Amino acid sequence: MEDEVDRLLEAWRRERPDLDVTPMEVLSRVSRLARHLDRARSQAFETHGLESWEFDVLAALRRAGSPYQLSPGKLLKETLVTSGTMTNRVDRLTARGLVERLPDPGDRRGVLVQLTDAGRDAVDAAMADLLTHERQLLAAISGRDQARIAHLLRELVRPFDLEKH
Amino acid sequence: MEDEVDRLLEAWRRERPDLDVTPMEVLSRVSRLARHLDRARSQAFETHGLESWEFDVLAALRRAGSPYQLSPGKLLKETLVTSGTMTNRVDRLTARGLVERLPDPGDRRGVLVQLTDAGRDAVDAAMADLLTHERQLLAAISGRDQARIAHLLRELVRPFDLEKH
DNA sequence: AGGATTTATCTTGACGTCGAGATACTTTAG
DNA sequence: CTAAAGTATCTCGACGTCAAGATAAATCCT
Repeated sequence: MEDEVDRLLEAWRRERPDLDVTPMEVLSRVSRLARHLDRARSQAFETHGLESWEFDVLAALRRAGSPYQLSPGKLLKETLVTSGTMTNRVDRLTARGLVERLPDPGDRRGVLVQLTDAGRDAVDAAMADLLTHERQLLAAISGRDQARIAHLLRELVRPFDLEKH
Repeated sequence: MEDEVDRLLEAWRRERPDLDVTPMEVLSRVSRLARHLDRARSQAFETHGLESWEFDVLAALRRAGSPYQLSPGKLLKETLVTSGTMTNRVDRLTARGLVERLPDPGDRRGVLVQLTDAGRDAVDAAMADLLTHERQLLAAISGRDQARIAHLLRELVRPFDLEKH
């Protein structure tokens, strides 16, 4: 059965028969699937009144474990955004009562961002919902194939993980 | 060998042992790989003085085949952006001399965006370079595995392709 | 200890995108 | 033939991000 990428590549092969476009069989599908996943994620979070970027921050704090505190610096490493963006995000999450800023007791330059009870409840509910939706998306392929694809994707991602010391 | 996603999931399993996070073994890696690919793409295009969004528009026109014309409406369906964004993109590409706007002979509401010779040269060179880089990224897995992963990704993307009429 | 460097966070301005609305033209229905 | 509905594109204001720079505090080195 055909998909959009098959049509895309058919057009390229017609227009540029000199090029070997097979790499796009994999990588265009990765990009497109990721775009669709973003939309699906946004929808799943809408139910819980969360934006994707809000979930990203709250989830990083939730994963850190009790007492759910991280510095803005750690948060921006986890979420791959810049410092200006993180300041802005923490501002807005604070305004919504989902996190609070505490002075870092050990470093007066520093700040700790901590999940509030409301923040923890929100991220826990959203996470459960997200996984339910993701499970449905993956139902298109068998559990064995899911394990295979996970393994191959790990190989493809590894070089990038290594880059950042 | 471990990757960032393994560490991520380990944290979630510690904090939320009640949740089955295996869907993220696949889908988190898809999202992360897509993010890395975006960066790699930007770098590949930098050599040719193109931004990613510029390539997206030029490539859609190039794929359409001679005379390399598409309406803004078709372009925004191809590139998945909104109409305001496409107007802005075409404005800037016109200013750079990579495309030009022509009146649609068959519909006086309409406009046709056409690749200039410079635009065609730019997109052809960038495309060749992009594929070279992508081939290197995929060298981490065998050709047989590339075909396998392409097939599985097609299965995962299909439901989304069907959505839009 | 004292000065230089590094680290942590915040501030600011530019940029690209979105989405709602405006405008102009075309198609359909009566 | 005209009015209403539909379609194609552009305009504009709000938003989130980035990147460079500013500020403040900690650490390193002699």
